[in-house]
Formats: sequence, C-alpha cells, structure tokens
Amino acid sequence: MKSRLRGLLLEALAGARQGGELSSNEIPSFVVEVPREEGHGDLASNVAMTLARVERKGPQVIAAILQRRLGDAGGRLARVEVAGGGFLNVTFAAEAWRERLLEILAAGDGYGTSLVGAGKRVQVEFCSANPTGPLHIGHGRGAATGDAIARVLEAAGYGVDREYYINDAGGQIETLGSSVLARYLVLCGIDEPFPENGYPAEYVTDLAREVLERDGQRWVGVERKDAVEALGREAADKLLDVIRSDLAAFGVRFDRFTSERDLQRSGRVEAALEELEQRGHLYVNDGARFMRSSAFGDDKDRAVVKSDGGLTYFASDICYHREKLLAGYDRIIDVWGADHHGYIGRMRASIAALGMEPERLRVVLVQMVSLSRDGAPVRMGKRTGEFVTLRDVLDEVGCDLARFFFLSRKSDAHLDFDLELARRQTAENPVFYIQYAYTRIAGIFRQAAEKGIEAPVPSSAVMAALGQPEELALVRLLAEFPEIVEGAAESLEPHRVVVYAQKVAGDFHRYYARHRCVSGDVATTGARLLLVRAVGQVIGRALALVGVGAPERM
RNA sequence: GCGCCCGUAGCUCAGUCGGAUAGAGCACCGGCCUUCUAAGCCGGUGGCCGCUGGUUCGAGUCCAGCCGGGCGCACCA
Repeated sequence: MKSRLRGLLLEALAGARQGGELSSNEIPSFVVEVPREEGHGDLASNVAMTLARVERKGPQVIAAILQRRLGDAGGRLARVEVAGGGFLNVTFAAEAWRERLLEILAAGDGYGTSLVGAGKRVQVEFCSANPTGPLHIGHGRGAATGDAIARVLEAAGYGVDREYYINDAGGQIETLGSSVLARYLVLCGIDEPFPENGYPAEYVTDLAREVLERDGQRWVGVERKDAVEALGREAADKLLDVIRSDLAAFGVRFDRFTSERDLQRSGRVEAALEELEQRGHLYVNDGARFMRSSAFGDDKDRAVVKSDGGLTYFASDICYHREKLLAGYDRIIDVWGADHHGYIGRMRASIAALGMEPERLRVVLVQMVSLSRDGAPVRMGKRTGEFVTLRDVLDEVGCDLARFFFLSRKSDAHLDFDLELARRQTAENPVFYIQYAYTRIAGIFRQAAEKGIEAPVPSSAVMAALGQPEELALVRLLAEFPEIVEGAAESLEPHRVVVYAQKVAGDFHRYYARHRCVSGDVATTGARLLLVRAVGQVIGRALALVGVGAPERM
C-alpha cells in the first residue's frame, strides 16, 4: 500500500508540474509511513515538506496542490487531508483494504516472502564455537541470531547457505589434549599436574575416563607431544558431536561444516598466503611473516606465520574468507561474538589486499549474555570450568522461550538472561502472548468446525462484511509484513520480526476481546474467519522466521 | 591511552529513511469470565530519551565534546 501511495503521489506531482502549479523538476526523497497517531489516516507523507525549499512555497500550499491532484484516485482513497506541518494524511477506502486482505489470503504461507534478494547468493557463517566444550548460552544467542538471519534472508529472496567454521587447529585444541592427558594420567594413578590454562571442566575428566576404559594404560608411555595431539583431536571430534546434537536440539541446522585443520592440511592456506606474497602484501619481521594490513585500513600489521613456522588463526581465516568469496557468494555474513569486534578491521583489510571488495563481507556482532539466577549473576567461562550450557537452558526453559529471548532484542545490545525469571514468569512471557494469539485463532476455527461452519471462499462479496475500524486496522498492520521482513533482511536485524509479531498479537487480542468471530450472523462470521485466518498466517510465519513454534493448543 | 558497542518509565527493552502528543512487557493500583482458551481485555500510576552544544521547518534518531557501563587493543583462537 505504501508503494501504491508513493506511486499516486508521484503521479500527482507530475500532474502539478505539467499544469504549471509546481516548477521544480527534482524528484524529492520523501517518506510514506504509517502514522503513529490514530487520527492521522492510514498512511502519511512528508512530500510537501521536503519540496518546500526548492519550490519556495509553504509546505501547506504544496500539500494542498497535491491534495487536489490526488482526488480520490479512482475511488481508492476515502480521504486526503493536509495536516499541521504540511503532512498529507491519506485514508484508503475500506474497499482497498478488503482487496489487500484478499491478496494476503491468496498468497497463503508465501505471504511475507519477497524478491528483493533477487536470488543473490549469501552465506551466513555463525555459531562456530571452538570444539573445546559444549555450547554455552552465549553460543546459543549466536546460533539463534545467525539462524534467524538466514531464515529472514531466505524469506527476502536470497539464496542462503549456512556454515559452521570449526576452529580445530592451533593452541586451544592442544590445550584440550593436554587437559585430557593430565586427567587420564591421574586416573592411571600417576601424579600429573593439571596444565595452568587447561580446561578444568567435568566433561574433560569424562573424556579421559572413556580413553582409559577403552585403551587402558596405553598412553602412559607415549611421547607427550604425540599423546596430546591424538587425544586433543579425538576430544575435539567428540565435542563437535556434542555441539552438533546441541544445535539439533535447538533446531539449528547447517549446510556445511568447514574444518580449519582440513584447510591447513590441504595446503590451501599457503596458497592464499602465496597470493598475498605475489601482490606484495607480506613481509618478514623477527622471523615471523606479517601482512601489511595497515595499508588497507587496519590499525596495524598482523602476523600470518609465527616465528616457529606455525600458521596463525588469521592466516586460516584469510584463506577461508577468500574461498568463500571465490565460491561466488555475492555477500558473506559473519556472526561473531562482540569480543571479536577488533578482528573486523584485519578481515576487511585482507579481502582488500586480495583485490576484492571488503563490502561483500558483513559482520554481525552478538553481544555477551550475562546469565543470572534470581538476580544473582552466574559466572561463566570455559577457563573456570563453571558455565551454563545451552543444553541446560533448553532443559530448563525450552527451545521456544530461549530463542525468543535471544531474538527479542538487538544483537549488539547486552542481554541479561535470568533463568529463574524466565521460568517463573512463564505465564506472562511475551513469547506466550504471541503464541497464545495463534492458539486462540486455532480455537476459533475449532469452534466454527463444531458448529459446522466453514470459512467461505475469499471474495470481494464476502469481505464486504468487514468494516469495523479494528478490522481495517488489522489488515493495515498485516499489509506491513513484507516490508518488515525486507527490513529485517537488509539490516540483518531479525528482532524486528519479533517486535512486529508482538504488535500483531496485541491488535488481535484486543479485537478478539471486542468482537465475536463465530456468531449467528453468517456473513459476518465468514468474513471474520477469513480475517482471522490471515492474522494467524502472519503470526505463524513471523514466529517461523525466528524459529519459534506456533502451537494449535496451549 | 586508542577503537567498537550500549545509555529511553522502578526493572527488562522496542522505537524503520530524522516526522506530528516517545511505546511494550514486568512491577504497582482499580475493573472485566452464562458466550470462540482470562497465558487475555479495559482503565490508572510512572519519562531531564546520560549531559552540553551543533545541524534544520522538525532530533530519542544525524554531528562534535563530555560522563557512565561493557568489550577489545597477541607471533591466542
């Protein structure tokens, strides 16, 4: 409807110019929006205000000209008013909204999807937790966010691949291996100190016990370095399996897992470095090789090969991002923990250094989750061994609630997750408010079915029974859904969908309380069933976009 | 010290490309179940949009400076 009105306004503008009422030729940038205030019509535009300067006329005068030119636009407009500052407040004829409702129903579950993505290929890399332990709650937020971004992009017409990058090379896996080894040796009765930076958590001991049960004392005499490597790899593989099952429990799926270890062993990292070398962006200092990232906007140069000859994490990441871009993705999106924000500069620099456009990478930062229980903070961190896993949270509050909680705020804002509160306030939680709207609609249809009433085939004639202001307002809100999805996709902000769903649920609950759907009046009942079906359709879709279920009963 | 993020009601947070009288949930007070699920609805209380200046017809939104909180500033990942 917005674009429809925009078109009408542009027509009116062109007409006024031809008629000599307006002189400028500029196409102004103006806004068509849903006004906050009830009495300001269905849609409002500031077009007259933005024209005031070039036309050297008062906004009110210009607005009046456009008002006259708009007329009733072939019966589609019920009212066009010039308001205080020069706003044009437009009210569509009820008929126009009923037609819109027919379109929404006809689109069915496809309503809300759009083609703005134009089939462009996008890759979303998210979660990507190191396989050194089960997913904790912070990973959960990243997983929920990345997954919802992927869903929203798909709905907006992008071709999306979801990817998990496994950091299974380097120091952390070594630390994991030595942690397992230390626990194992102690289990064997050998007095072995636990590594200073090791992972002290219980699951490490469990892994060591598994090794002991299977291999007995076999690792006692093995060269330390070999044992650490073998046990580290095995532990990482097992922990990755745990992560995969955690993700499955959370309803998150990936198209591909890429292993850093594989990347390094294949020689592709060296190949990427070789390209940088040839482009003249590497140099040696103190026995280590650096990339001249400062030449591409980074704060300083970054090491790619350590003085001991080992590859840095950054080197693998250069290779990884290079391959993603070469694979033909129009855009790649990285969802990172906010503590990695300092990494963005060097990543962009490396893309530029390889001769590609850094704008093709977009990084979404997900802020920390501080967990509390009854107001008391719960300390977390793999290093302390004390943390609340995603699995714990799912067991305690459930998948829907956890997802909803993660996605109801902007990802770059800190999130305080109080487990006790989430559980105790279960009844008043916004997620149930939205789901309950869906459930009520299902209830209406159950009620109708019991009375042998079926929703009629949608048609203009049937819709004529809709005329209550709340009914037209609901349609007006439903009409916004596609642009909400587009906005969420473009800005990579899935929480917009949640906020919108809350509004739809709220308007529906108010409507439900005021107007009875299934009544003795056949015409009204039929029309309202269709309206309510459209509401349920939109709420169901919105919830699906953030990975939250829409229950028929609660 | 430098960089990034955040600062909106007692609490947790929305607020789209700068638009008209800044919203929601929780909490608190008072109403509404003979009728499609009261996990709901209606009404009320509650605001220096961190502070100061700037940009303009108009600023919670943009710019600068400051204050407060978080996170970074590795040849770790």
